[in-house]
Amino acid sequence: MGRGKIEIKRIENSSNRQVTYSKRKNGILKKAKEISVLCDAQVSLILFGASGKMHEYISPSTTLIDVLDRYQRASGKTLWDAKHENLSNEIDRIKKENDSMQIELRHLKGEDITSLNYKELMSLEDALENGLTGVRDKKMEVHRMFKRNGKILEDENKELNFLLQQHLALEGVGNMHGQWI
Amino acid sequence: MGRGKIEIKRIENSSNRQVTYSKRKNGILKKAKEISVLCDAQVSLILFGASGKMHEYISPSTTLIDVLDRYQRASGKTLWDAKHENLSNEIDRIKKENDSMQIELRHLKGEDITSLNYKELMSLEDALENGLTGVRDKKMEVHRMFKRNGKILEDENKELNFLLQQHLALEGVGNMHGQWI
DNA sequence: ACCTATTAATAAGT
DNA sequence: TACTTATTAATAGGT
Repeated sequence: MGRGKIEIKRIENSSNRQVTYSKRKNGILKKAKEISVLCDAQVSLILFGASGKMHEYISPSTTLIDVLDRYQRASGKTLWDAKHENLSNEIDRIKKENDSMQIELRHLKGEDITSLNYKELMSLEDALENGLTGVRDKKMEVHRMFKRNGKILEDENKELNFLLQQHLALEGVGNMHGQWI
Repeated sequence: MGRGKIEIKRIENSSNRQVTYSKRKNGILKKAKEISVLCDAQVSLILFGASGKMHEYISPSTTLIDVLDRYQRASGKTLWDAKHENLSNEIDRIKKENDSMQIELRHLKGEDITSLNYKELMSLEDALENGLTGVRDKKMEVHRMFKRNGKILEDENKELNFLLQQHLALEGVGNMHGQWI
């Protein structure tokens, strides 16, 4: 229904897609209102465009929560519990990750290593030596940088002092009271 | 769009209402599919007719839960109860803990230390030295234990050999063919 | 369910 | 983004 027929497939041109979204969004929201009014239907419509902007229509005299409750009863799917389970699973997963990092950290600090065997102790030692090498290299680098910066500041200082002395000597000619301002 | 124009108000004749619901339900579901395909939109449409029958459309490659999550973030309304919020908060908390451990681990391995200042590098070095000391002590301890165990085994071995020789000597009296069984 | 005159939606252009 | 309009799509009312 337009100047030409279009295929129902993703519109590649993004600005056309945006324009079409905007028009059809209005259209479908209108349809949602109409069916809910004409036919006494309970409707929930939520739209997210590619740009991320949200639009919604919920029939008057109801709420999204009511619709979702009814949805759960009608479909047998559980939204809240499923959500709950997902979160719990994620917590479990992250906690495990946490625990293993905790252990690794303690080992690197030389704690709780009684249970380790000789081979594990050796690789731990290697890791610590590598870390130590890296840190010491970095420390030296920082130290060298400090020294170099210090040297530069020192040189600047000398230069400034020299210029100041020159200046003072020249000013001194015109001011015998020892006051400079 | 039909043989006559209609007002958008509740259709009083219930069988007409039912027929119109059925037709428009198909129409709006089609529109929902179309906008999601044409415009890459994330769509959730749930319909309950006056008869109570449910129909739904959720964009492919998403779930109602995803849509509702996004809805909550976009609208600021909270659909899940406090329990879920608690779980979410816990996840955030643990993730933060995770991140800081991750960073500490990387530092101890000598990684990502460019941003550290001299003081931090020093304390990192101390931590690594402590860890290394602990690990080396433990390694030595394990090594000593191995040696001691080895000594014990060696002694046991000598003892057993001695007993075996004795035994052989005695058995040898009754068996001149050099076969022991 | 199907038919089809009629209205509504909208694609492309401005 | 808003307006225009030719064209397609949806559908109201009838069978």
